[in-house]
Amino acid sequence: MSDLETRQLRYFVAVAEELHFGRAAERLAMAQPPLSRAIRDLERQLGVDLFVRTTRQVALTPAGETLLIDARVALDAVAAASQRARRAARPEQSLRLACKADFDGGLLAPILAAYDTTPVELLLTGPWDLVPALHDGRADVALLATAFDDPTLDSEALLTEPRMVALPAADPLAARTTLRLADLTGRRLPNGSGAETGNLAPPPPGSPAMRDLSQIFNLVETGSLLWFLPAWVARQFPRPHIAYRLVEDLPPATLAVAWPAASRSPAVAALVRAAVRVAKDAVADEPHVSQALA
Amino acid sequence: MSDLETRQLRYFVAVAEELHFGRAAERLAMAQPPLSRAIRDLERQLGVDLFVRTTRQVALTPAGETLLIDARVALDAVAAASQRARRAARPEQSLRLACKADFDGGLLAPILAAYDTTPVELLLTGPWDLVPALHDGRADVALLATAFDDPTLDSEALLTEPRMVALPAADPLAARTTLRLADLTGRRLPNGSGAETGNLAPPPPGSPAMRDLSQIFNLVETGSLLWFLPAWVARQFPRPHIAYRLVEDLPPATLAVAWPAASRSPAVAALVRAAVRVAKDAVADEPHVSQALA
DNA sequence: TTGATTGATACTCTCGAAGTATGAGTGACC
DNA sequence: GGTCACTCATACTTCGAGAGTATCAATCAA
Repeated sequence: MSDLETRQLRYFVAVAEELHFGRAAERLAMAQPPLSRAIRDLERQLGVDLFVRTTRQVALTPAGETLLIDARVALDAVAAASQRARRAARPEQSLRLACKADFDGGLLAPILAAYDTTPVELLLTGPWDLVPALHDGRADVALLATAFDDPTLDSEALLTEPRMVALPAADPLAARTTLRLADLTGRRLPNGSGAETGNLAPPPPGSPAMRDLSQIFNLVETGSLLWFLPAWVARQFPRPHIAYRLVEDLPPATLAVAWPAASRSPAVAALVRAAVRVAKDAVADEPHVSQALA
Repeated sequence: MSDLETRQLRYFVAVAEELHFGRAAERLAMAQPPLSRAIRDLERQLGVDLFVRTTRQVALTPAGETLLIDARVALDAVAAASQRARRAARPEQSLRLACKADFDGGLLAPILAAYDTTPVELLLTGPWDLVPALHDGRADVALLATAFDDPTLDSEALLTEPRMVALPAADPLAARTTLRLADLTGRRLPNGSGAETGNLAPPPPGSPAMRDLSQIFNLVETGSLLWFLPAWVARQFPRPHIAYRLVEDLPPATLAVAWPAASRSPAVAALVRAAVRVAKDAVADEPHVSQALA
């Protein structure tokens, strides 16, 4: 009946994600027995079984599944509370803009130039971390490729452009002006099919960290990788030995600004307006490439 | 740097709401010194002053103000997590519908009749508790008079009708067909001006608990109180010694269904559809009184 | 059958949170 | 202006929840 503590939720999330008490305990930097007890106590307290354990396997019950979702939300809310309180105390109210490096479509600089209301602090992260950063208060606003449906976030589309594939300039396929996914079968493609727009899932744990575009471009140039990217990124990085070709059957990608729907910050609103204005101008300058959404 | 515990947030909210360590401690059923220490430790942990204390007065700093908002959200999220986990374990998935008693506009019964997908559990509360109930997981969906702007809730309007005043039938004003607020000056009005639509604030602590309409009607009949109410409520409770008269300069009231925007429950969606359908039918039956919003 | 793996139990210990007693600063009132 | 009431902070003590260690028990694989 009594309230849950965030500690209990953190423990639960760790176990629910690892599905293994030992590894979860390790991740939490604690011993396994107290973790087992904490979970047992949590289940007693809720009056609900969260895991089905055999001595060899741990699985989530339906109640556990729903708690995992809600617990993440709650932990984010707690983190956001402390983050924002810390920040509110600082007199220089800088706006924190999260963005995946190199994926801003060349809009970042003009947006910042157009927005001089408050100092802007940049948070450059992997694309999968942009939405969490908005949730837990690390960022006030983010620039991202939309592939999300999150009622707690509002967003405004800036650009919608087709997706392209980066090829070695010498590749036979580079002779064509447009390609289809079927033309690429057998090539080494990034993460799965590359059909996903936003790359919102974290990278597979052991995967080589492809930090920035220059690494990727090197791999593409040597022919050891194909890479999908929105047209606005391709436009921004012309490279002599790389050809960008439109992929007809990939859905177009949309670049958007997003912010917590609960945000009442005038600074955020101003930055969003600046971003929309800059995007419109950019589209007006290059009507042959870009297509605006209001 | 380490994570906040909900205990700390509960303590903080208590002090922030009472602005008095002694009373807050009493409310938390604990002694005052540990509470003072806990708040001090919280401030140290955040590296931020939350309160300005003199020995005679306690006030929130700007950081404290923002933390109060975020802490309430976070505590609600934690409560919702535990509520929903508890409920997910129950095999009979009943939908919980929150509603202020007697304010359903006669729609409650037909809605429940039209919606036979899942058993419905009714949660009857004061109007100020409907939105919190949606937030903390006590209810899945609510029927309420809209006067809220909450990005975490979605809603669908059912009825929009003018607001009326309940008078003794013998009152001279009852001779008129419509009134204006100015006609009522000097009378004893409910909570402030009665101009507020939704009554989303909790009642003043010491106020007589006007639990249900029959009590109110008694007071109105004896001429000791005037009462404002939406037309749909007046229509539902014809009483011989009470006259309802339209108040021209009160904004109309809207009855709506609302639910957490994050809800993906098909049961909620089905109930909302049923409610909208029932409301439409009701409006069609009484076109002279009601005015639908799509 | 045996060994490896993995979660649960028993027991102990420690640190942090709560209580009590008291101090100290501030405003009110005579 | 001195005294009192009020209120938050500090000092010290107590106690229990949570963490650690050692070990058991159950399951699966060979």
